[in-house]
Amino acid sequence: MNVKQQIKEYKRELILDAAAKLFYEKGFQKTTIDDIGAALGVTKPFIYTYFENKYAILEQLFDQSFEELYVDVLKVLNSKQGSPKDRLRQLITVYVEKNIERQRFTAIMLEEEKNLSSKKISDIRRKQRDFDTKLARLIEEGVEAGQFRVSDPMIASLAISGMVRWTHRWYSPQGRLSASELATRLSDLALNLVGCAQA
Amino acid sequence: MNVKQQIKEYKRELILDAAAKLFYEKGFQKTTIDDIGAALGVTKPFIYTYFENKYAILEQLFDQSFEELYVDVLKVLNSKQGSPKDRLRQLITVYVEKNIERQRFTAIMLEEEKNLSSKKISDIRRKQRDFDTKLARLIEEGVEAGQFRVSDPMIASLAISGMVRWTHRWYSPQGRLSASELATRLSDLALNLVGCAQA
DNA sequence: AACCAAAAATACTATCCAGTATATTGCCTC
DNA sequence: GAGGCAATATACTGGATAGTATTTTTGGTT
Repeated sequence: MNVKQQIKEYKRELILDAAAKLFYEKGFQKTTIDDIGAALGVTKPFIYTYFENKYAILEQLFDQSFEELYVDVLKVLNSKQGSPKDRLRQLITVYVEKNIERQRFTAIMLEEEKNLSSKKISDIRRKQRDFDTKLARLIEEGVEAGQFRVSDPMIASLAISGMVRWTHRWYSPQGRLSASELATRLSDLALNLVGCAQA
Repeated sequence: MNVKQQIKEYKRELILDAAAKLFYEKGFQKTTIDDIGAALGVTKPFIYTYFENKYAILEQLFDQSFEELYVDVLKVLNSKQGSPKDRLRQLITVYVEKNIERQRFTAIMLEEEKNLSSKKISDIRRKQRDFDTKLARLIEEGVEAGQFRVSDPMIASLAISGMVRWTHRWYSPQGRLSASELATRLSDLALNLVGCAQA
């Protein structure tokens, strides 16, 4: 990629970041393209040279955010190294840390989904289901290995996701726990949840 | 309350229900007052005789939904009858069932909060924190009674709320579990989560 | 059945904003 | 430093919609 392209790409990123900040604060519908421009000290047509329309900004935000939220988590899930217990603990740790690090984006993903095209919505929901199923499969492996004790792995998987993704509603960096401390506590709770005896 | 007032009240309810349906399907900002009117076979000024403006509809929806979601749950939480274990199981059961029964409303509460006035937002968030704290207190009692084994009751409380409230994203009445079956499974998981040895 | 008040409809206004056509700036090349 | 092109701004348009002023309908009362 040459310099010109890189600069273009960088400007796109700046637009996305400014948009994410505003969508998080005011919501997608209440944010105008002029708002995004103003935040960047730039005018509307500037933005329209990088994105076809307002929805394209949100779409790209979803794509990137989903990718970034799950890419490392899925690596853990797809690796076959370590016991189910170790893998679950590591997965939750990464999952929690990503959720917190990208709090603004995970919040947008949960609050603005309705503004996507129905094609995109079903796309996202399918990917989410894939993840839920894979996590359920890991839990099942733990049950088969005698490490976990759960009657319904899919429900346990969904319960764990809820526990982790709910953090965006209440976690504050100014609170008493750092992201990694919280990750440890939620990992412990998740292991409890799947009936895993701990030290 | 005389008949006239009751009829007025009933019409208000019909408006709220129609609005909730549309807000759930299309989102608050994308729903027009004309849409709500059309859904009821009525015109805009009809709605404006019952609500001062569009935001007043959403506000009332939040007030009612919050109340209905938590009223029975808080009864369990405030009663001092039964062991922590029994009370937690009962609480989760009611909490899950309410979440599912009022799925549309709980979804709106999570997705449209930004459209409320900041006064209303802090009001809601305060009430939510009250609930979280009370649930944490119940868990603490369980720890003191030797029934639960949890190092951080507040985090456990938040984890449980996340697990329960996430249901609105994936539960379907057409799925394999009824609301009460799901309530049982999530109660079991919640008891695991707080380290409660089960039969 | 005629009157009147309340309920609801029709018809309108004013504003906001996504998206675009046109103009201007500024940078890169020779 | 002139010419030309790419990047960005100014200025505008059209459509949507919240909210309202005015008119019509309805239904209860005598």
